[in-house]
Amino acid sequence: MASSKKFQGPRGTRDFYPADMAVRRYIESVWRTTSINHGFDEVEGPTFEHLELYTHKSGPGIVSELFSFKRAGGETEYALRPEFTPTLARMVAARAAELPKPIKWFAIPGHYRAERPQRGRLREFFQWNVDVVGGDRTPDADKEVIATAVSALEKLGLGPAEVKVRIGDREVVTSLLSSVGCADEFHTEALSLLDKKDKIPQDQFQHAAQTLHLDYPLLIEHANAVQRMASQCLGTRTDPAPAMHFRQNEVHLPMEWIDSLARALTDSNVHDWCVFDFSIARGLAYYTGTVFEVIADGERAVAGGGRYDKLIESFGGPSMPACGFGMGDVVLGLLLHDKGLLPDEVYLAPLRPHVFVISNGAEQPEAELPRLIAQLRKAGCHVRHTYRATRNVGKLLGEADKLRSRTAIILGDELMEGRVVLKDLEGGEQREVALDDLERALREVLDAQENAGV
RNA sequence: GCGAUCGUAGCUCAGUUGGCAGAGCACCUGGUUGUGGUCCAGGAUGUCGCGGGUUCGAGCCCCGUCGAUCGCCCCA
Repeated sequence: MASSKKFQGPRGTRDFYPADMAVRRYIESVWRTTSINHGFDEVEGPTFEHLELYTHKSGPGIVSELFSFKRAGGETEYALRPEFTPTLARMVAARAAELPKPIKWFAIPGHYRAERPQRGRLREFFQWNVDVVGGDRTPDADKEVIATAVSALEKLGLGPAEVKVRIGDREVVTSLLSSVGCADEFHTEALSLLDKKDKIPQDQFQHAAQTLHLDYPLLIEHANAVQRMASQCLGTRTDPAPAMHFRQNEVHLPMEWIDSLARALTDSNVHDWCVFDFSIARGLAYYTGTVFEVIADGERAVAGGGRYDKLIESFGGPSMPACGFGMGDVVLGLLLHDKGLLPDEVYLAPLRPHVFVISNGAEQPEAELPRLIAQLRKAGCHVRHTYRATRNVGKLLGEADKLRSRTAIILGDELMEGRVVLKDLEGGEQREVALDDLERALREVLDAQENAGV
């Protein structure tokens, strides 16, 4: 006797029922078309890698955040990929010489992290990765990936009022740290301290700052001054490009990079979306220059990225500049939902049947029904029909409507004269069409709907 | 890994001191064997997350467990 047991999906995973899958495909299609429009090629790697690939740069501490495993009876340790960048670095390093530069790749892989699920954080999720690797080391690459992210957000219906790209720079912050007496060996720790300043009690922060010889008030004074200068460049075009410098007391900080980045963002017309904020560090140790994140009220970061100029060589490739970002589907989905940007008609549009074919139940229509369905499908149409016993035309039109079919074809008595009824379910108009002319007439109606934007 | 709150129909949720398992939406059928979104009538729907305990009796109380949410840790 077989016992029955109810199974739940594992913690932190999701089931994608048709409506959920439609939303996912909608988001992915925006990511994909945006990437391609911006000149990126799609790549993919394995879902699991050698565990070493992840411990190599991040250290053994990362293992507790991974799903790692050995094959039964095997010794090799593997891990489900928690991020795409190591795979990307490995792929680039393996063919660095032959790939045309700059390498512009995107991927939409699944990722797996053994964390405690929370709002916007799951154990399985999909992340859009966009990277520029190689070529000249200029802020133009940073601008390209930021503009690509913004372009996708815009296509999804978001605007600068809902989301901001917060841009910082590791080099600027480390220079400022040095300028206030924080020694080089404390920089990494200082960056992570700054990153979590708002999350820890003030006295604890001050104590930590003291042990790192970090004069926080002075740092902030300098950072704010730099921020003001940087912000002035946003919205200013490239033409007259004065070499900007930040000078204050003993501090001298060249600002060419920030300056050019700001102007490039302006030339690409995405400056309205951007703000400079030199307090952002991003947790990841491999960032070397520009770092940025896309933020929205009430949700955690929608995307995060930056420049990682040393990473490719650390995976055995040549020294190559690189920058990129990742945008997860979970927080983005929540945000779109919050803002009411996921009405049915948006994500269901690609799933709408072109035509719903109805027979009135008479002998000839019943015989014609499967032939016509096959013919229209062969012609490339999304065709549906009822599985119910009723041949009540009113009920079946109701079914067609529920499926959001664009048109309906009714096979009835007119068939004796070789005609059928073609009905536009958007407007409601219908007419009799000769069977021979049906494909053409159907296309006409569908084209008209497309032109009308429905 | 730690702490708090929660888990009742497909969905959103009611459910009194412990006393017959409920509503709306959605679904199905009919009103109507040829014209859709409305309307009317009817119908089906449950291991009350799961397991154990207390009790004459548990959706309700107790213990455990799984899952979700929020926070901590971490954030690629």
